[in-house]
Amino acid sequence: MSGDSWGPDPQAPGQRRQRASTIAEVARHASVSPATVSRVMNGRFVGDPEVADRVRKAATDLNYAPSPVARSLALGQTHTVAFVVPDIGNPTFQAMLSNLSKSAAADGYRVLVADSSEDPAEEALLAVGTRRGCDGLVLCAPRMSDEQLSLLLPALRPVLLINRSSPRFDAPSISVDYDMGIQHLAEHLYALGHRHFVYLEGPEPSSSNRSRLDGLAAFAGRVTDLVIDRIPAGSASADGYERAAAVRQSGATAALAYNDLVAVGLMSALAEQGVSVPQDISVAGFDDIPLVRYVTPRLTTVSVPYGPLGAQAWKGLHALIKGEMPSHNVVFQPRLQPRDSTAPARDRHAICGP
Amino acid sequence: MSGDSWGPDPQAPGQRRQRASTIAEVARHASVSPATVSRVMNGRFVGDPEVADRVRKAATDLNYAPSPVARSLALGQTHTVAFVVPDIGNPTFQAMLSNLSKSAAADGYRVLVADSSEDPAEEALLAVGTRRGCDGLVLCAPRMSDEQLSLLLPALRPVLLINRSSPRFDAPSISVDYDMGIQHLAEHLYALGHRHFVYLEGPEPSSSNRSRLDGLAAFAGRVTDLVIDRIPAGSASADGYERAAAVRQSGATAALAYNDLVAVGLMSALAEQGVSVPQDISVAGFDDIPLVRYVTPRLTTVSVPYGPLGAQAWKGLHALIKGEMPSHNVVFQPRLQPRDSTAPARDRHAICGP
DNA sequence: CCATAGCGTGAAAGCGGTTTCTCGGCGAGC
DNA sequence: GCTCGCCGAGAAACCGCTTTCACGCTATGG
Repeated sequence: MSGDSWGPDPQAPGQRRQRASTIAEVARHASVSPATVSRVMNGRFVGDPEVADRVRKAATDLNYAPSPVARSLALGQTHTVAFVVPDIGNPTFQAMLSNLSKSAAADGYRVLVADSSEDPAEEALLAVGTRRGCDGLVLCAPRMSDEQLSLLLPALRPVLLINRSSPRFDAPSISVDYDMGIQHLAEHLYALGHRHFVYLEGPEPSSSNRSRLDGLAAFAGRVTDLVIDRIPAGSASADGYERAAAVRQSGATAALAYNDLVAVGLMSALAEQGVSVPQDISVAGFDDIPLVRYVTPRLTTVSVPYGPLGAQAWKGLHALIKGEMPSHNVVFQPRLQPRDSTAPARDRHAICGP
Repeated sequence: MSGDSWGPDPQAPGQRRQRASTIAEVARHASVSPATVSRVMNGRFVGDPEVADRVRKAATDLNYAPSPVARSLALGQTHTVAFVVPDIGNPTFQAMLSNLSKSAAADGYRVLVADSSEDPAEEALLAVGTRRGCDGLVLCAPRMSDEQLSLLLPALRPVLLINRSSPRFDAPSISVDYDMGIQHLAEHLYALGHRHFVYLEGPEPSSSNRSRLDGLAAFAGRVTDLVIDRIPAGSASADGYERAAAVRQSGATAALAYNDLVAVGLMSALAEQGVSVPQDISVAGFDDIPLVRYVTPRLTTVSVPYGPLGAQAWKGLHALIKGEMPSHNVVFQPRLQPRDSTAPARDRHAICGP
């Protein structure tokens, strides 16, 4: 039997990590004080360049890198922010996260993700729990009540809100004007001659669903000959898929889905049932996620710039962290993206012209 | 002029955060030592229950919560892990991230995301940079050379590799058997009578693209009458969209795309050009992302369990962190998901039967 | 030639916890 | 009744780095 191996190698198969060297070791190695090492490492060193070189050499020799945790404690900042969302699985958050993370990285910050699993109670706990241990929060909490959010904010600062802009809130926000967005869409369908819409609602308590309803109501108020049905649905493709029968029964000539996922699900079921889009019925989505310009028929939707929104979120939060004035609220305007899933309404009553 | 307000309110509009109370304050408040407070907060306290109560009361009175950073320094662990990926924008990583994050949260860990922007050089830097300041890494670095990865590994431990299983690597890995996956798909198409495939390649240097090529080669070796063309493409829908002409020119009766995104892009262009799927040509994807069961025609693909993979990644990394034996490598087997975008080949040479 | 300003560097005090070690006080055993 | 041991709680060291403050040294001005 060779060597001292017995059962699990005491130096557990490659999983033992050599302890990182400390600033004190570097200092000793370079015959200077830890203070000097610190200064050199942070570029605050003024003085004999020979000393600086010695320190740098010692540092590379010992493979030294300052402990971020220790720095955080001493500096009082972690260079980390958290992104709190109801569901990371949602493509819209992913687009935001992607850009948020890249923008933050460009400024030397890292981002922590926290998923509240769509649970309003969890949202609050998670937010305050996550807040400790990072320098700021990008908070997307669509389910939380205004009341509770107001109470929570002071403990969360610096914090930037997503889609919760209200004068009541003492924090900057970035939001999407869903209300106007869906009005553009309604306008588009109305102009195509549609007079009977059906709206597939999103998650009941979500603020972005309410905005869409508000927009629809506003539009309905501006015209006299429009009826809008509502079908409770959800935010996933399956929700749209399962509502196909209800949509057909509604007799509407145009279906507006809460989002693209739901729209695609609906179109899928309609296709299976031999209903053709847009000839028999027009379908529209919301968000303009990357894939929907490639589905057949190409989906008419409302484009929401989630990527830029994520980048802007970082800009705002970064400013806040640097102690600058809270940035002004910004509202992103969605843009109508007409494609092939919407078409002029067939007039059900005037089959053969005047 | 009332008060001392001048210009910007010194207590900047709600952005000033009251300093959190420290353990020392709680100790003073409860007339005990910091040590005792620490013990009470961590449940290690044995002794007069009246003292414990006093401490707890003081803690809630002062709204005390221990500083995670200070704890991290003292304890030597951060309860944070990082997920390093080439592109968070990719739906497959998002599915993993979502489950990874939830699993980790269940064990009291948080996850940090780091996006290397598909840059191999960046991958290395980012990995070691991110590694400091957290307790472990889930690393997905498909572009990095075996050589470099080997060298990097010791500095990264504990680390769990995604899709980089090799005996050379001294770290556990979780991977997807893309090789077998695409063989199942090839088998399926071959059984449908297809004898001429075209494969839309993914990113050149990526290991998962190589695995698919290997699988294709292996399958081609098992039959004699199969020809497989290759078209360099990429991993985005646009890549598939733009290769439609090339696909048609190839004369192949079945197209295998690197992933679902590419497949959907391809189908979109084909539809626009009046080529019908699957009648004129069969198209297959890879990954089975949520949306593709809803596109028309429903996409035949290979289902990869990215969600469970993320959860498993946490299990493995957690074990490593707890100092347990490196878990065995695990390989997830993709499953063929036949849908409507593939159909029997039209025999180009035998128009009217035997 | 001496007082003084200025410069380079080190000693030490935090940052906010955890943990070991120590010590005083009390009950039990002889 | 005195010692031994145990138990409850505090003092202090420590985690690794930053930063203020102080100190000794050299150049300058009167």
